[in-house]
Amino acid sequence: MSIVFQKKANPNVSVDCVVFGFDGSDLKVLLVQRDLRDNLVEGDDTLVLPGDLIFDNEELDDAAARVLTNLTGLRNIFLEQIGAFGSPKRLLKERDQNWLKAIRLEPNARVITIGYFALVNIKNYKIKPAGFAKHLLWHDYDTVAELGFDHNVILNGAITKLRNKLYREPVGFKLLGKEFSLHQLYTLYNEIMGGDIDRRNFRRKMLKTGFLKETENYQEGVPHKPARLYTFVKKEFDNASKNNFKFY
Amino acid sequence: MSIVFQKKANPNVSVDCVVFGFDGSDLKVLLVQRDLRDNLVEGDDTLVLPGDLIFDNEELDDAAARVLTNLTGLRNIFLEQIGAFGSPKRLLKERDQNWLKAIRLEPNARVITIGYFALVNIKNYKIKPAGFAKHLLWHDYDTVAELGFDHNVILNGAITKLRNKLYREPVGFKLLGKEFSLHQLYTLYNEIMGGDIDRRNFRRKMLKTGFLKETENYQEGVPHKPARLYTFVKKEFDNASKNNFKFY
DNA sequence: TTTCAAAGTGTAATTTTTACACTAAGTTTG
DNA sequence: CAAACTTAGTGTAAAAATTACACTTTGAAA
Repeated sequence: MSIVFQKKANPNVSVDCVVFGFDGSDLKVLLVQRDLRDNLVEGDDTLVLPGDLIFDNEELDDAAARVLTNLTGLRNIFLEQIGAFGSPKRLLKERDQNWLKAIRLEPNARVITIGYFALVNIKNYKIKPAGFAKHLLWHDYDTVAELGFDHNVILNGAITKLRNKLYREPVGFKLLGKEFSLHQLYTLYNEIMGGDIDRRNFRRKMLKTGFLKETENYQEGVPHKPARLYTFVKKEFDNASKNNFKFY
Repeated sequence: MSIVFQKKANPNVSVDCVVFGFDGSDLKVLLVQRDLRDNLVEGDDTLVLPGDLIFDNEELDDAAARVLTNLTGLRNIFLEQIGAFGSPKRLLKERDQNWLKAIRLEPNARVITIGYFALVNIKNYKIKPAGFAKHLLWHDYDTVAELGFDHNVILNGAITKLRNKLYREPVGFKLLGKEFSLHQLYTLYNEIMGGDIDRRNFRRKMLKTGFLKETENYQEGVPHKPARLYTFVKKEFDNASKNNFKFY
């Protein structure tokens, strides 16, 4: 091993959030135009994930939560780290370089970002927009095109993590309202898992878990037989998870 | 939302590696004394994970690989990111503060570290020690006590990741030699999964996967019936993984 | 040649998964 | 107001996977 002088890096660190929502039939992801996200940047309509540089003395998780609260006004959103994305090449696209200048980082500054993913109920979000939330858009996950920075990479990391998680834990409920029909839950699982799940078997399996408690309420305003609504009972899951339950 | 001036952080970034090994009966993890790891630091025998600050213009994965190559002389080691650990409180212990001074970072410098986990075959490691490898020790995973920095947290992240991964992919083979007995594989799974797996069922399940190819070789030097040795056939796994195979 | 230690082998009961089609209920339309 | 439409809701049988469980084989060592 030869000892070579190499400068140690002293990078900036940001967080970027992949916020998933579900509108009843499609999986959505929250995107923002870069010039609306970073208000020093003008005339750059590239779509990016919501994010920001972290503050001094701020926990990484808190930085992600701050970004989300500023966006949606919601607090206590489900939020989990995906990992660090720190390639020195991640800001080499011309538009990204312009962004670097605009936010007044040194020309060759290195920015390492920590990716997070969040699950929110679109309806809750609609009720309480806040801050620069008006600039946000729910984009169909399936049709997301090229994003700024390396945000497509982060998005891929997020969907993988979401699928793995959904397989093990009932996080899907976080994307739905407090009460939901089994059909909504089924559609959600099918959409996220990219799957082809049998409707009857899904219903039986979910009900057997005991996580679902039926309410006395039914769908309203639908032009057909209304479905019974259920709620998620966390306590039951906490017991069952010891039993190593596996979802689809 | 009020706009408040808050200084953006400009932290240093390091990588730390949780290197797992398996000696045939116990899961091991590679640790090093801090004063031997960071050669500017004197008289600090706190145990830490091997790690280093990243270089300018170096990929995060490459930084982790560099640390491992310097340690073991091995290249192309299986290595996967665990995530970022960036609490502002992670260096507050007195010994950690002394470390900050010793490596000449500013007193309140913030260091964010990216955790990695690696799986190596202990025997390969023994064959080719290199660099400062002589300072390393294989510590029993089960009996690791308090480490420096937040390295216990990183270690917990690593074992969780390893278990999840082992459940889905045949990474266990990376901890064994090229040829291994079913008993070795069994012991490994039992140890990592903290499990209580039925020996006969394990054998049947593993053989049925088709990932294992029997060789004409047998254990040598054991005072009992020698076991047949097997190798791992990656091609078979790549097919089977489409079939959503699940390990223990 | 006996003893010891781990290798190697099979089966039956239970549980889980899968595939698959009709009836019920409420709304809309003619 | 009856027919048509749409989604809700239900059961069963076959196949596959999982679990629990005990004895024989083989080679080395005593």
